Amino acid sequence: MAGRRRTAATDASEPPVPGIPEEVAASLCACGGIEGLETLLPSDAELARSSARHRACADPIRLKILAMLGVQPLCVCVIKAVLVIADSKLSYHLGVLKNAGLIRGEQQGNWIIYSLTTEGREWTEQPI
Amino acid sequence: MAGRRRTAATDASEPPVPGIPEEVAASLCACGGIEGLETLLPSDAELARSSARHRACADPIRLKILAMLGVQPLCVCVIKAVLVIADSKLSYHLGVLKNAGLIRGEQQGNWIIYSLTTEGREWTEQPI
DNA sequence: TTGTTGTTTCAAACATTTTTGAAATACTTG
DNA sequence: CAAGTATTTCAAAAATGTTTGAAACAACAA
Repeated sequence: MAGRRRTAATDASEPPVPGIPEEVAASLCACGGIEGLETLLPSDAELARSSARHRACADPIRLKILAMLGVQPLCVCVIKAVLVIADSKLSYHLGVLKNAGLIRGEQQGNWIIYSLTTEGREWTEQPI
Repeated sequence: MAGRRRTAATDASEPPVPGIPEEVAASLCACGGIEGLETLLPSDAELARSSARHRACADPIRLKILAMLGVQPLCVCVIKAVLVIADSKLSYHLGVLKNAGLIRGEQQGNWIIYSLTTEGREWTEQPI
C-alpha cells in the first residue's frame, strides 16, 4: 500500500480523498471534492419525493390516464372505455396516481370524476 | 334496459357513446367524444418510451447518480464514495440508467467514467 | 325497501425489480 | 507473466409491483 500512484496530492496541503484515483480526484477539485459534490445534490427527502413521482409515471396505463385527465376531468367509466381494462385494475392504477398526489377523485352523484391536481398538472405539462 | 336515463341524446342525431352517463357524455362532446379524446393521447410507443424513462428515474439512488453526473462526469469509485453502497448494487443501478439511455460509461485506463447522455441531460434538466 | 349501476377493496397469484455475495472480466503495473 | 485495483456479471433470495376475480360499498331510482 506504500508509494503507489493513488490518493493524490501527497505533497500539497489539501488532503486527498482516500480511495479515489489521482486523476479523478483532480477533476473533482473543481467542485470541492466529494464533500463539495455532495452539497450540490438534492436532499434525501427531495430524492424520495421525486422518485415516488417518477414511479407513479412508470407505467403506460397510468401515463395514459394522466394524458386523458390533461384534456379534461373524466369519470372512471370514460377512462375505462378508453383503456378497456378490468374495473379493479383501473381502480388500482387510479389509486397509485392518487396516492402520488397527481390526481384527485370527487364523487359527483353516482360516479366519480377524476382530475389532475395542481402538482399533477405541473408534472404532466413538462415538455419531455 | 328500456327508457332509462342513460346513454344520452335519445332524440338527437348525434349517436351517444354506449355505457357512458349522459352528463359525462355531454362534457366529452367538447373534445369529440371518446374517439376525439383518443386522438389527443400519445401513441402506445410514446407511452412505452416515456414510462420506461420514468421507471429508470423511479429510485432515489438512480436519481442521485443522475444529479451527480449532472455536475460532472465521474468514475464509478467516486459515485460509490458518495452513495456508500455495494459495488454490485451500484453497477446494477448504473446498468439500469445506461439501458434507459440516460448515461454512458467510457473506459479510461483503469476505471470507467460515466456521464449523462444528451437525452439524460435533457431529462434531468427539467424544472420539476 | 329492493334492485341497479359505478367504483373500490381484498387476498391470492403472478411478474418484475432490487439486493446480496461470489465469481468473472478488464486494465495497469511490476 | 503475476499481482493488484476497478468494475461487471451471475444466480439465488428478498422485496415490490401488478393482475385477477370475488366481494363489498356507495349512490341512486323505483
